[in-house]
Amino acid sequence: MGKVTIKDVAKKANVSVTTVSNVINNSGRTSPDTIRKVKQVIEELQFSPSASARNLRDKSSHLIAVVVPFLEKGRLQDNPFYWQLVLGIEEGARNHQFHVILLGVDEEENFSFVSERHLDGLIVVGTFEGTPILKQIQALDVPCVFMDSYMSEFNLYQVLLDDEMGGYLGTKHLIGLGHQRIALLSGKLQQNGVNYKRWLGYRRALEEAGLPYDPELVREEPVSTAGGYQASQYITDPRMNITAVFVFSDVGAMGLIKGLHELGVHVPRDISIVGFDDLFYTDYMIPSLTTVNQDVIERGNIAVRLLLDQIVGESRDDARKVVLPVSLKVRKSTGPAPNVQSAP
Amino acid sequence: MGKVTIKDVAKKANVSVTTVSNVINNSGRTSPDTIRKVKQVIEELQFSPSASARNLRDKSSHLIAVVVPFLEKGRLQDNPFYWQLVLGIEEGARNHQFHVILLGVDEEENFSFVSERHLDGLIVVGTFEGTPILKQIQALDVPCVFMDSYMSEFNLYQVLLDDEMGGYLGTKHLIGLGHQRIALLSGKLQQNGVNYKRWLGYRRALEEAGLPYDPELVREEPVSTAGGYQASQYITDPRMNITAVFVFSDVGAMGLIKGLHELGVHVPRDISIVGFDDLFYTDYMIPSLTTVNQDVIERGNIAVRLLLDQIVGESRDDARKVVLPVSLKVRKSTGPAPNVQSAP
DNA sequence: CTGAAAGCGCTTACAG
DNA sequence: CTGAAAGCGCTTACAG
Repeated sequence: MGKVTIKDVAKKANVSVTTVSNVINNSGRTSPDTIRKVKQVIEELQFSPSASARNLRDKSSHLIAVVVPFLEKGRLQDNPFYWQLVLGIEEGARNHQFHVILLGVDEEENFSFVSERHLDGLIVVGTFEGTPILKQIQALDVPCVFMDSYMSEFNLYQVLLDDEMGGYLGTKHLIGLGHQRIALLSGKLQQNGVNYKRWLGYRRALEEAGLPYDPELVREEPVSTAGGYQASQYITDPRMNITAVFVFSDVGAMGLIKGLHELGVHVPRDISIVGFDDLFYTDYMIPSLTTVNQDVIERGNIAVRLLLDQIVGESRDDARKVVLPVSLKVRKSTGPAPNVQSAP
Repeated sequence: MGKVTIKDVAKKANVSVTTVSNVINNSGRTSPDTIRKVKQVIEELQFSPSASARNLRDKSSHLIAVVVPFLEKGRLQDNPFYWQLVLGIEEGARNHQFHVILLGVDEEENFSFVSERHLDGLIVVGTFEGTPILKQIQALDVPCVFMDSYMSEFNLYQVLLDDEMGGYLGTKHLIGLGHQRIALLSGKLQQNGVNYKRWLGYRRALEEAGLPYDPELVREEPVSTAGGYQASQYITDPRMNITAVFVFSDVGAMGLIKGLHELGVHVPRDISIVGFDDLFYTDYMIPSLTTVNQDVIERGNIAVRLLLDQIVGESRDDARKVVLPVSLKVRKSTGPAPNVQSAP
């Protein structure tokens, strides 16, 4: 029975393919009667136009790709954060009649698929400045939006979080509870990177409270579940006098709490913990996790909008970066600093 | 500078487009010299053939879609399980030069995009028997593989888990610890569905141990994080005498443990919990979760292979269903039944 | 308001 | 071993 084409429709409706095409795209001038007839035949024949043929003509595919670089093994597998991000992107794209290709790439990837498939745009998730992948992407000259990435170049399109504020809020919360020795599990502090911004917020909160900044309290090891777990050793070093830890990811915070638990350290009685992301399960951790909330799905939606702005050509140069607000979700993993508690 | 086409290559290499095409697809007979020359020009011009043009000719897109039905709100957002599944699929597809479109669909979706884009195949994740979506997909007549779905029709391609064994292993483990009143948070027990199979395993283990089957112990409410949490009420009903719970998802188990914790019930001292999936974070829960392990990434890989078998036409009818093994990961959420413990 | 025709970039018989 | 030509299914000037 083979695919039905525009020709079949034209024949059955007794019109030209031009007219059928016009009806489909409601372009040109067509009489209401003809439109009705053609539409009916389209319905009868269950005709739907071939995307390949259109792409070939239009040099556009209505296809965007979510590019997920596999930089560190396991980094992406581990974090459910990305699933939500991708769902948000898919949702946004669908609302605009775009489809999204999901693509894992490694260092040696060549991006020929972009021109081969006439991709209309790319959303790049979780990459770093200065990686070969980034250079390749930039050479591509295709609309692009970066998410959860570490880009300082100011002319790139990005959907960001108010990371500085996140760092500030979490730290301020802890200070308000009387904590003075607040450790940071920050991940790599790359200039202008996400973690760097959060770190700035941390410093601002300290300064505002008149507390000294001690670089010894900051750990730049990458924060995965396992990383957080291992950090428990360092955190409980008695010479450090740490009473609170701000971990820049919820998965890291979960690992840390587990590690502390095994060392017999009670959260929050002995040590308070703040996370970052507000993953779906943080409310179900024991204790439930105080963390910095972000709307991940919304982020995905906005990334698509930003990409489509470029594709459709309405590049509003004033809004290359969209910064989303954060808020602090206070739960049970934070409490008064031990010395304060025993004061009265 | 516009896209470079096969014509440009032909001209620069002083050959016909036919020859260039032959070199690209190494079809036909071409002299080694010509091949070398053409390849060099391709390199120089950075030529990569247009997928749209190819698709138009070949009626094939080298594109498959992962279809994710939004049946219950939140069901998919919640479970990081799907992220791993999709990563496995992507990885498998990439290894075979296919790209994958990620697509959320709701009840009213029409699947015209399949023919429009000449999709080569579909992987359908997490759907149920008898849904309108399923009917539509089956009417499509496109290669298809179902995952994490509830299909009894025996002629469908599916990647399954040895669910019966999973149910058996978890239950047997609990029985071995002296538990006799073992509750099930099973989700819907649809005939031949995933949960049904697990339930069969549960029954087999009971029978083998000479324990009675009590339908009152089985709860069919859907098991999400919140669902597990709420179930804590029922589980602790003193009339039930429950000392262990088998939850058919890790997210549900997490919710339940949280709920029990808030009721002052200690896991595993008072109640033992077994989960299902072995999500990445189960080792970091407090207590760490005893659960049924499955290799999700591998499942994705196999789904792609099964799909490609159909697409390439090597349908080996003997293997429409691939059943993957499960194993039990014993951790700290299970322990001796209270009465046994106090026996000696 | 409607239609004939060119062209998008490929591949594949077919001829030589 | 190589090339001219048809055709995949659309859309868009262009002419009427």
